[in-house]
Amino acid sequence: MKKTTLAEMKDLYIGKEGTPERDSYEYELKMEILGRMIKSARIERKMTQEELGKLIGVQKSQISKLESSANSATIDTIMKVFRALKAEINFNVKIEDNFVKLT
Amino acid sequence: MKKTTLAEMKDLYIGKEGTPERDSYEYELKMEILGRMIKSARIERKMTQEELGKLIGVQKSQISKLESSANSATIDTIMKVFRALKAEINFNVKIEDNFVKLT
DNA sequence: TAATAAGTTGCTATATTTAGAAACTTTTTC
DNA sequence: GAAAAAGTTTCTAAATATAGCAACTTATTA
Repeated sequence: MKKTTLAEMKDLYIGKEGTPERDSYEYELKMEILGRMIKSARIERKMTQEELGKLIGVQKSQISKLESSANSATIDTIMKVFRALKAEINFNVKIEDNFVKLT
Repeated sequence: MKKTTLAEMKDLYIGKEGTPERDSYEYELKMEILGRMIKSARIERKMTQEELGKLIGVQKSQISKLESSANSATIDTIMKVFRALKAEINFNVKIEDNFVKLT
């Protein structure tokens, strides 16, 4: 039985099909990572910044600024972009060891 | 073998201990839900809006506005709040059936 | 390597968020 | 039910994000 690091485990499972739970690979909420995610999703869609911008109704320079996290975007903007990319963006919150449940 | 709906399954597992994967309960990124999460986390910490505000350096009215999603907050603000609550906030992005990987 | 496409940066203006203060409403506690 | 605490709302000002445009740099490709 071969031992694997957590990093190796992640590499193995990210991108693979499976249960929704297994597919949940999480990133800390940060503008820098969000920007990289936008870029990754756009490239996966084989779009240019200009094409993505056109979908949302902004110029390519706006997309560039979002991807390079020139500033802290609003939730609305982030939602708009991922919707245009037909990508789902989800989040979750943990407090201590437990989840924060909606009430 | 008893049949359960997806909703019942979620009710069963949310908040329970287990693997990181099972613990990942996701919400669509929306200001409305983020506001409710802030409130839930604050209440779990047994804080008032004023106390949370003091931690961040804003007045209670700001916290009220965030919790009621009066407007679309910036990523920076969301991060600040959850950090003050000592809560983790993570996100993930899916495109088609696959994850968007950072490159 | 020249031409074109794609992406970035600086500037400006506008829109929106952040924030405080105070009045107000709702909830809690005595 | 009165008093106190907690939360909401409205108004205002300041900070920041959004956005376009044009010039610039970096890739791509012919």
